Amino acid sequence: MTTREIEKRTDALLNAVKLKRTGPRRVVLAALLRAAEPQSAEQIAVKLGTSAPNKVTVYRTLETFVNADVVHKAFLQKRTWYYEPADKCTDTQCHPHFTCTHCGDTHCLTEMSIPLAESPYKGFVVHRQQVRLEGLCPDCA
Amino acid sequence: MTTREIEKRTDALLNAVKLKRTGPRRVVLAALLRAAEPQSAEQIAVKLGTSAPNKVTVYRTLETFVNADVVHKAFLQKRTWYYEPADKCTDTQCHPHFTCTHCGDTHCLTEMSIPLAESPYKGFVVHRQQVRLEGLCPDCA
DNA sequence: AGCCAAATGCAACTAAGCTGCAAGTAGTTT
DNA sequence: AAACTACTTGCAGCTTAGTTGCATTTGGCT
Repeated sequence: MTTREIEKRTDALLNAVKLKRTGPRRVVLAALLRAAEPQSAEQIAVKLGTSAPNKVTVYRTLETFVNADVVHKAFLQKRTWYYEPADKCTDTQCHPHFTCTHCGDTHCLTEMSIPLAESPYKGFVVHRQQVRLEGLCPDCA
Repeated sequence: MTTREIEKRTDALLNAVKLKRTGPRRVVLAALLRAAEPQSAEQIAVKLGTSAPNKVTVYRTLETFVNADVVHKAFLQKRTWYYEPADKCTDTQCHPHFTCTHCGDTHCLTEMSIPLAESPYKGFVVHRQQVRLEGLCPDCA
């Protein structure tokens, strides 16, 4: 996607969920759309450099996006959250994430789908399922 | 299990992995064996009350147990780790964990097994898989 | 242009866990 | 049994990721 396309998509998404199109929201959302993998608040701030909003604003912006369902919390790694655009997920599950035990990197396996598990437990109502895989990535294998 | 049985099992486990049988290790491991659900360092300390070791010792003890493969990190919730005895897991996966979106509690679904996924990606070698389910628990449904 | 609820920035705070180092102790050696 | 020593523990203080309170600014509306 070109910069221009990202900008259009950013504004369209913000409009769709009725959020004010402010500077911080545009740049944070654009950063997530540009990234191939889920990003942490810290990574987003670094990538934005001098045009990054205050870190508190980044945290609050991401939280707002999650509540509006434009962005998902993809996974928690080393006590920090990684976020990704919500369009990469279905209602009942996000694609699996793969973490390499050697280099520590995590990748999205968007092509992979795992059937929603049937719980053998009475009374538990399953709404969503999250799968994480661990092993060696192509670079480390 | 009776208190006496827990004590025997605790010492047997420490012996098996060649760790010194110290006071803190005995009480922390016993607390994990007694619990029905994974426990955080904080929860263990609270349960042990005045006989709890220093909190740094609890953290280091849990880390030691994980390295020795006596205990596993079951899941990360709200930025804190929950631990459980390793015997509840197989080589390639832990049982799924279920988190209730209403009350926030997490339960082990030890009766449930999910086949190890086959990755359609060339070059990724999958060693372990982790499944988390979200929904409503019997109390909240 | 003017209004105002919503958004932002700043400073200070919190929770969970980690580090460095001095003191204690389990298991071994003599 | 006493001594030894490498592994453990406790304490104080630090770090990281994220949160809260509050004063200031601004997007979208009139």
